[in-house]
Amino acid sequence: MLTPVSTASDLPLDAVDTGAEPGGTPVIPRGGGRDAITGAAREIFAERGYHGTSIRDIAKRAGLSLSAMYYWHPSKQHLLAALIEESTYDYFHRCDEALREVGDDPADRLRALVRATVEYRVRRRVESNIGTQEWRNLEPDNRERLDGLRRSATQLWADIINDGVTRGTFRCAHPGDARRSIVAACNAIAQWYEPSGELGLPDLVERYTEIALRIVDYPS
Amino acid sequence: MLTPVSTASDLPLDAVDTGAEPGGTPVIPRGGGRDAITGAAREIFAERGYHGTSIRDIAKRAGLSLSAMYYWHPSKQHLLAALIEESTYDYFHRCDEALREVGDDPADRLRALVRATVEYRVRRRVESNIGTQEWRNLEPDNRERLDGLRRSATQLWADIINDGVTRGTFRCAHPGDARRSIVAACNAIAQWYEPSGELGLPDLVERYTEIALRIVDYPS
Amino acid sequence: MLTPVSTASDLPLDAVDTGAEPGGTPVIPRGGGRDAITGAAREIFAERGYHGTSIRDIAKRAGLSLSAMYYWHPSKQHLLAALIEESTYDYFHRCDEALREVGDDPADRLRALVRATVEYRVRRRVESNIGTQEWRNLEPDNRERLDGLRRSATQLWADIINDGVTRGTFRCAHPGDARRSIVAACNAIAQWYEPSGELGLPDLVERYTEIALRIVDYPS
Amino acid sequence: MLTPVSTASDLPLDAVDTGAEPGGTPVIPRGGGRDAITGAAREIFAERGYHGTSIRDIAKRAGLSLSAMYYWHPSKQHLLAALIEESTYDYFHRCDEALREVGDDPADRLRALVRATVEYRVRRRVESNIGTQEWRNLEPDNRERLDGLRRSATQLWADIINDGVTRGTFRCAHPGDARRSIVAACNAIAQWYEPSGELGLPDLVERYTEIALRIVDYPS
DNA sequence: CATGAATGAGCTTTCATTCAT
DNA sequence: CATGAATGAAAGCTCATTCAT
Repeated sequence: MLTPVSTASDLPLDAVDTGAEPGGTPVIPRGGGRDAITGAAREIFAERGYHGTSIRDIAKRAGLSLSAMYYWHPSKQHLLAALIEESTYDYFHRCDEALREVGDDPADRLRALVRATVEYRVRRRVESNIGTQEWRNLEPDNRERLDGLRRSATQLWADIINDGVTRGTFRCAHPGDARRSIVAACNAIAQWYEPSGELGLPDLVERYTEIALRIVDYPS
Repeated sequence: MLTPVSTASDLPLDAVDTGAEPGGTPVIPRGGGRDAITGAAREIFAERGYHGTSIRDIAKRAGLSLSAMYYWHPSKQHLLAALIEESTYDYFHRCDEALREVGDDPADRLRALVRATVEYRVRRRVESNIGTQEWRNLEPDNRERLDGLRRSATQLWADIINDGVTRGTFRCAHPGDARRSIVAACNAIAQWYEPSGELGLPDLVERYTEIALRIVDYPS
Repeated sequence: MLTPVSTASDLPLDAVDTGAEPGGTPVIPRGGGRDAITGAAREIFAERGYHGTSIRDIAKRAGLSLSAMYYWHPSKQHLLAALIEESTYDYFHRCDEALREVGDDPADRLRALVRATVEYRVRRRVESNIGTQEWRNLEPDNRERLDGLRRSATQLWADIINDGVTRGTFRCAHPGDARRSIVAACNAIAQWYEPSGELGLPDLVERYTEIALRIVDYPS
Repeated sequence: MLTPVSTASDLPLDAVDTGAEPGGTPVIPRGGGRDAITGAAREIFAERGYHGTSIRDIAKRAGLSLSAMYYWHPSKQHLLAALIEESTYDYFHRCDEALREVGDDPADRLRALVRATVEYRVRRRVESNIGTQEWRNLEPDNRERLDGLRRSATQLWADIINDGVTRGTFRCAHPGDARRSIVAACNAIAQWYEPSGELGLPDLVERYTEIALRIVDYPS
C-alpha cells in the first residue's frame, strides 16, 4: 500500500517510468500524482539545480497543482532526498549484483564495476547527475543518512584496485588516484552521452572498461 | 583604466592587484571593496551554489553594505559572470603559455596541458569549481560569450591527442573518450585535493601526467 | 430528527445524546463521528484559538479523516458557531432555570444568577472560554443571530441589579459598573480554576456570591 | 540610534503616537516606517487577533509594502512580542510609580494600583487587549521572558491585599479571589469603555476604586 | 563611495474546501 | 459514512534590486 507521505526509504529500487513527455503537459491519470511529481522534479532538478527550481515549475511540468506536491511529499527537500536516495540505492544495488556474478579476479571485478557504473550513468543519467550535483543541498539529516552508502560505494572500488595492486595484477603506483580517475571518467559520461546517438551502451562499456584497465596499468 | 562598474569583459586576465600606487591617488579604493566582494562571492558561490547564495550573504561576508555591492557590480549575475570569465581566461592563458614552452611532440604537449590543468585546478580550486558547476546559471549572453573559450580549451586537448594518434605516438582507439577521461580526472582534483595535505603539487602533476599518458596508451 | 449536516440553529439545548436507539437503526453513527469532531474542535479551538486551529488538527485529534469532518459540518465556521451557540443556549437555559426557582428578592435572584454563572464557567469551562474569546470570529450571520441571546443575558443581570437598587436592597451608585465587574469576576474563573484542585464548586459559588453582593453593596 | 532589527527589549517605555489614522492609508514620512508598522499591527492585532491578521493586512494599513515590515521586524511573531513586551513594561512601570507616591496604608496602596491599572487600560486600551488575548500566541521564548513580569504584577496586588487582610484593614475572607475579581473588573474596562463617551477617566477611576475597596471589604 | 530605507516579484508552505468513488 | 486525491487562495517570508541622500 502506498502511504501518501512516505519517508524516502520507502522508495522502490527500480526506476519509475512516468510516461510524462519532457516539456509537455501530460495527462495525469487519477492517482498517478506521485509519479508525475517525482518525474517532473527529476527533470527540472537536473536542468536547473535544486535552488534554481521552484516547486511551481515542478507542479506545472507534472501537470498538477502546486498543492498536489505537498500531498505526496512533505517538502521540496524531501523530494530531492527521495530522488537521490532511490537512485543511490539503485546504483549500489546494481554494483552489488554485478560483483556477485564474477569471480575474484581483480580485472574481472573491475570490469564488472565499470560496467555497472557506466550502465547506471547512462540508464539513469538524469538522477545520477542530480546525485552528484545536488548532494550538498541535502539537509544534514538526509546527507548523513546517505553518506554511508556513498562511502561504501567508494570502498567497492578501493577494495578491488588495492587487491589488484597487492596481487600484482594492476601495476599503478597510486591506487587512490587511479580510483578517482576511473570514477570521474565514468561519472562524466552522464554529462555528454546522448542515448539517441550512434554509440551504443555495450560499446561504451567496452571503451571505458579499457580506459579503466589502462589507468590501473593492467597489461593488455 | 578600470571603470568602477565594468562589464565582465573588462576583467583582466590575472588576479586583480589592489595595491595603492605609492605616492599617487589609488585607482582602487583603500578599503578594497571590489576585491572584498569578489572574494566573498567566490567563497559563497562555491559553498552553496549560485541560486543558493543571496547577495546579502555575500555583502555580509565581505563586511560591506548591500548597496556597496551594487556600486561595484551591477547585478548578482554580473558577479558570477565576472568570476567565471576571469578564471576561464586565466586557465586558457596558462594552457597557452605551457604549450608555448614545449615542442611539437604529442607526449610533451600532453604533459604540458596536464600540468597546466592540474596546477589551475589546485591553485584556483574554488573558482574552477564554480566554473564547472555554475556554468548553466550564466545568462545566455554571458554563456555564449564564454562558450567559445570553452570550446577552444577542448580543442587544445583534442588537437594534441588526435595528433598523437595520427603519428602513432598514442595508441588509444577512441581519442574522444580518452580526452574526456583525462579532463574529467584532472577536473575532479579540485573536489578532493587538500592543499594543506602531504601530497605536493609537483607530485600531483606527475601522477596525473602518468595517468593521462596511460589513458592515451603511450608506451611507457 | 437530526439531519446529518444541520445548520447551527438545529442544535439542541443540551449536550448531544449519541446513544443508539435500542432495537432500531441508530440515527447517529456507532463511531460517534459527530461527537468526536465536536469534542476535538472544542479542545483545540480553546487551546489555540479559531484562526490558530486548522481543520486538519481537529480531524487528527478526532481520529477521523478530513472528509469525515465535512460530512458532519459544512465548514470550520459552522463548527465554531455550533460550539458557541450550543454553549450560549445552555448558559441562558441554566440562568433561566435558576431564576425560576427563586422568588423576587433581588439578593436571592443575584445569588441564583451568580450560582448559575459560576457553575457554567466551571462545568463548561472550555466552551465558555471559546465563547468569550472567539466571538469576534463568528461570521456576521452567526454573530447577529447570537447577539440577541447575549444581550438577553446581560439584561438578566441588569434587571436584577437595577431592581435591587430601586428597592434600596443594593446601594451601589453605579449599577452598570457593578454588573460588569461581577460578570468579569465570574467569567475570569474559567481561566484559572482547576477542577481537580482543592476548592470545590459549592465553595467557589459561595465565595463569588459574597463578592457579588459586596460589589452591589448589599448590607451583610 | 535606531537599529533596524532590534530585539523586543529595545522598545521605549512610552506609547508611540504614529499619527496614522486608523483605517486610512496615511502618508509615511521617510524613515517613519517602523512606527507606521507598529501602529498598524497594534490596531489590526487588536481587531482580528494574531492569527486572524496577515502581515499583508498590516503592511496595507501602514501604507507600506510587505517587505518593509521585514526591514524593521524579523517576523510577525517579533512584532507581536514587541507590542506586548513594551506595553507590559509600561504597565509595570506605571504601577511602580503609582505605588512609590503613596505610603504604606493598604487602602491607599490599593487605590494607587487600581488607578494605575484603570488608567493603563484606558490610555493603552488597544495594546492592553492584545496583551491579555494574544499572550498564548507568544512563542515559548518570548512568553517565558515575559511571564516573570506578569507574575511580578500579580504579586503587587497580592502583597497589598494580603497586607491589608493581615492588618485588619481589609476583611475579605479570600484574598486570592478578591484579587482576581478586582483585576478582572479593571481589565474588562478595556473591552467596553468608550474614551469619547461621557464618562471621564477620573470618574472611572473613582468608581473602580470603590468597587475594589468593596471587594476587599474595606469599611466605607 | 556608501548607506539606510523601501519595493515587487517570487519563494515554500499551509489553508479550507471539493469531488469522484 | 467515509476515504484518498486534488485544488485555488492565501499565508509568512526572502529575494534581487532601486533610489534618495
